[in-house]
Amino acid sequence: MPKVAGSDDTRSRILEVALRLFISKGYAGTSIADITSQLGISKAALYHHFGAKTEILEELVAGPLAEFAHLAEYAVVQRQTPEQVLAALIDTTAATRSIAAMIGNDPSVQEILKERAGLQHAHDINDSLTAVLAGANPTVAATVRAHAALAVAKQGTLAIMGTADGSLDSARRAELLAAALRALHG
Amino acid sequence: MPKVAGSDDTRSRILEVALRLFISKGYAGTSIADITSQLGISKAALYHHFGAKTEILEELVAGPLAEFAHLAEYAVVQRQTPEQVLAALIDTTAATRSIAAMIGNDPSVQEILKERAGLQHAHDINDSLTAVLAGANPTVAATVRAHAALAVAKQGTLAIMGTADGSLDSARRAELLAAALRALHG
DNA sequence: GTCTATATTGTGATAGAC
DNA sequence: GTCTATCACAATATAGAC
Repeated sequence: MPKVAGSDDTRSRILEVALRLFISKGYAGTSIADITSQLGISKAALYHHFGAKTEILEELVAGPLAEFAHLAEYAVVQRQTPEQVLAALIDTTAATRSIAAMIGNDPSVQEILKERAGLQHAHDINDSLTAVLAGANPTVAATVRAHAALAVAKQGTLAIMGTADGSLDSARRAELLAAALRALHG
Repeated sequence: MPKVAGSDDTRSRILEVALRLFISKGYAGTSIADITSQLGISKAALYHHFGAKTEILEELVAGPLAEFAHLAEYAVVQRQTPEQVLAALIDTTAATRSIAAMIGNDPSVQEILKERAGLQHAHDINDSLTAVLAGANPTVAATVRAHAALAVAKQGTLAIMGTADGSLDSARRAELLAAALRALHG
């Protein structure tokens, strides 16, 4: 009998609670004790599942970070249109919203991601996407518009999902994508 | 003979170094020892100038936070046009860029600002501006566009200033404002 | 897999001399 | 105003029993 996909085992619950706390108090501002006390387990129990605090973060971040890296590489290699790039960015951001916010905002998270082996940092991904959106031989104006469109797709998505029910239905998604494209083009 | 306006006295240098570290490692991820070791002074010396770590943060944040609060209130009371609101937001963000980034990004900073007396948190300010930009009786679409325009004005400004020379000249400013307005209107 | 207990280091903050 | 020395406690992480 396979495990329930949800989140019943301790390891999954640790990740769940840790993410929630990392979002609200920041990674550096969250202690192991904060996590374990919310779960009602001991610190030693947590350390049975994770060898270090950073490992919790890295496990949370690995999937979404790979998705964004893939998205950026795909955009370049496939010479995707701006609409395709921005739509993919909106969807990936929406699908990984808490973690995307953590990666994009929390400085203590960015510091850890910077000084580790696996390449493709959040910063590089951003640069790739900006370059794609600005086109070949980009003017200053085109670069500014690229940054503007990226801001809509990333922060706009997070801002909308942070209000009300926190969902991005198809109407909102379409409206947001249109706004990003308007920011990009004249 | 008045003090040199720059930053020669210890107190100013503490603020300077603290801000740089808060930006790169986060507030919670920066220790008092981090700050004092970069300055070549003792921890006790720092505590002669500031009573607590939070006081350093609050002094850094007070001015810019008041500016943003003023901006939001002014926008509502004066019934400013979207162009005026977005231009003011771009300019204030540019003028306070490091600190604006810290307030808008670092979760440990937001947590501290949330649980303190002085009203007008970053969150409330954002809500006010969204409401102004979305207009009276806002539709869902208008709200999405308001968030998009705000994203351009805030994160777009920071993104542009984070590249190259880090300045926002008048050409870039005009281009960014135009992009924000396009995101807002059809 | 989980616990209690503890080692060890880091952290914010203070005492008191100069 | 700055220092050395230190306190009290919180932090990450481990040992070893169950």
